[in-house]
Amino acid sequence: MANLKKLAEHLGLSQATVSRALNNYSTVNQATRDRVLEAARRLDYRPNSSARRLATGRADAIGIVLPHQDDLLIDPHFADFLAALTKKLATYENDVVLTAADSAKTYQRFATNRKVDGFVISAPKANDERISVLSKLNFPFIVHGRCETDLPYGFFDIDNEGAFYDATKLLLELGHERIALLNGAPDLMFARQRLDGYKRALAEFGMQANPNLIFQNHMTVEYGYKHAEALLAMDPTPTAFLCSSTLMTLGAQRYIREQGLEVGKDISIISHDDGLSSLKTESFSVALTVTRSPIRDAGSEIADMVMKLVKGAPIKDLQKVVPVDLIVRTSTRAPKRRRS
Amino acid sequence: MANLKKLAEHLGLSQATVSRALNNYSTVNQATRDRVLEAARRLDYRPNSSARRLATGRADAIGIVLPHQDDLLIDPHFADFLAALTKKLATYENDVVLTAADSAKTYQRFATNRKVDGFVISAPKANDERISVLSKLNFPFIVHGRCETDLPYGFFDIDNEGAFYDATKLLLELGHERIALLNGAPDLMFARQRLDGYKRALAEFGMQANPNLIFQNHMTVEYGYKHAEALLAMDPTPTAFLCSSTLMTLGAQRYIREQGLEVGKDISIISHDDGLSSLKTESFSVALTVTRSPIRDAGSEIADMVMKLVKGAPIKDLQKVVPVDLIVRTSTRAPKRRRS
DNA sequence: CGATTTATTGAAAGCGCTTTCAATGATTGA
DNA sequence: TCAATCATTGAAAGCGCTTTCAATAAATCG
Repeated sequence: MANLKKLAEHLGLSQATVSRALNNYSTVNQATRDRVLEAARRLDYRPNSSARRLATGRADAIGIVLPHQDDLLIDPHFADFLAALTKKLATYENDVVLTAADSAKTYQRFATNRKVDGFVISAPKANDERISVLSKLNFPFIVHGRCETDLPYGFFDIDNEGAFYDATKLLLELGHERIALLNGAPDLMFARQRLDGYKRALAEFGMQANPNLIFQNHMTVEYGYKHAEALLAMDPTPTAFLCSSTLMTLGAQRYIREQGLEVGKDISIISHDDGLSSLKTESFSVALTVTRSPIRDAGSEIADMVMKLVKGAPIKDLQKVVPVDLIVRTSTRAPKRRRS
Repeated sequence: MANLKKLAEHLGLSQATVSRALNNYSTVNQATRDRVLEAARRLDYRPNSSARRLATGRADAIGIVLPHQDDLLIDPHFADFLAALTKKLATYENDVVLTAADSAKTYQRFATNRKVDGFVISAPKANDERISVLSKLNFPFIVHGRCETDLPYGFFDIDNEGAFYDATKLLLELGHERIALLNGAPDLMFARQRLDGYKRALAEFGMQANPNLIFQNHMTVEYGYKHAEALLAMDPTPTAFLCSSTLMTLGAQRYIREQGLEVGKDISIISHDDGLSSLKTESFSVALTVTRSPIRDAGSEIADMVMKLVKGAPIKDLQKVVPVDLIVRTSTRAPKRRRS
């Protein structure tokens, strides 16, 4: 176990010089730096990170807390996001520290503990306690999504409202009048934004959202199936589905087909596509019309943002909303005529 | 920012006593301990974890490395596993440190860095470099799965071989003769084990595996669909599918149905079911016969094991293989007669 | 009641690094 | 040539905690 002291003794130098050489300080002579680097490699020296952290005050790590109560983050969306975040942070030599907790207290503990330099907050709710807690501590964090708060905070979000407005509008223009919304859990901001977009488009067409056509729940294959079942049992049935996730779409599609109906012909579908690596929309049997925004891009982007934040960039420069593409394929078509 | 020193001064005690009181040492007077605890709460004191780590040598964290090159771990299986692991570790006040890397070097760096106290190794390959590297360093780790090595190591695994033996045997006993295997990537041990079980059952029935019926690939919906497509294009077609994941099954099932065939009637399916929270088999339209073992259980179990390991338990006590249930439902039936 | 435990506390030495500040020798300038 | 500057290095003080060892006061015992 080589440490700085041994390395310094071995080289006949002071710890200070060795440390400087290792950390690329300009004030150290090129020849000695080379010597130090060479010796460090030979002795396989690696600085103890706790010691370095204690001395510098940096943890070189970003925290993510899994909410204990619900399983929202234990889904494929989160896996993709987390993987991208982790990979990008690795390029900054930063790690992700993961923990599970019931409450915002854990954020507080981690922050005052200095276990991490900052947080990434996923799946924010409207008035997310985590944001107020961390703001009060003046501790860096980036939100994946946005919330309803007057506190300034950094965020990365996609234009959920716009995406679902566009999608709904497309369906309306095709002549659909009964458009079902299979959305995520209603307390989550992204679901709320999508609902808003949906409503705005309807309103523009002089229509009002029909609560019976709106389901807001965990975005699983299971719920997709169940909701489709409930929707197709209605009379008249909706002519189009707007889904918040390809997982839901998968379930819904299965039920639709089981009923002998055809997606794109009998029922139009637009799905939001997070570009999940385990579920490519390219391979859906019917080419899906989607609002597309790879969640991995968000992970990568947020990694950059949180790094900037902990390095002192102002919050105002760390607020980003990106537009979402609407990709029209063959799962959307004008509704079949039916007399009402 | 309260630290030990301030807290001690505030109390008129030495840092030593305060530290002892906070860490439940028995040698400290009950009255003073109460005083200390009370003051700590009031001042919202939280020990700096870097300092504590430096002093104790423990990191109170377990490492997980995402392989950079492939996306194997970025899938729902891993998400479930990771969530369960994280939650269980949290009960030990341990965190998960996540990073991404190309090679086994990262493990080495983390180990000598003392960033973590141990590792969990996922998706092991036959001769997994990570195991030899960590063994050489004498650094604690638990493998989720097993490998082919003579080095002693702790592991938690399910009986993949037995599960697929049982599943294959069931199909054979029903009279199936052309059984396709939709397996995971062939370099992964679990896929190999499942292939072995499949072959053993066939051998027992005097049959040999037909390589044309075996697909080994990432376990995605996409590949399930593609493989089913390839299989149903054969003549004669297989009468049963054995799938390594419900994701693949989902894809395969979709193709089957698109062809106007019926699962359970025209084609039997047995799927391995990891109990993914985003894809419950209970909600499959056809009740799936499955070999079932929730991957979350593995995560939880491994958390316990790795904690024991870092606390000094011998490796021999940390080697566990659990049996897998075969749950027979309606997706398996005797094959339709067809003259060959 | 003096000697010996026992209970409780404090002083201080690390843990292994970074970083300030001072010191040295070499170099430059007038 | 002497003072001033520069480049390079080292000594040492932390960072905030744990833990050993010694010290004290109280309690126990014969």
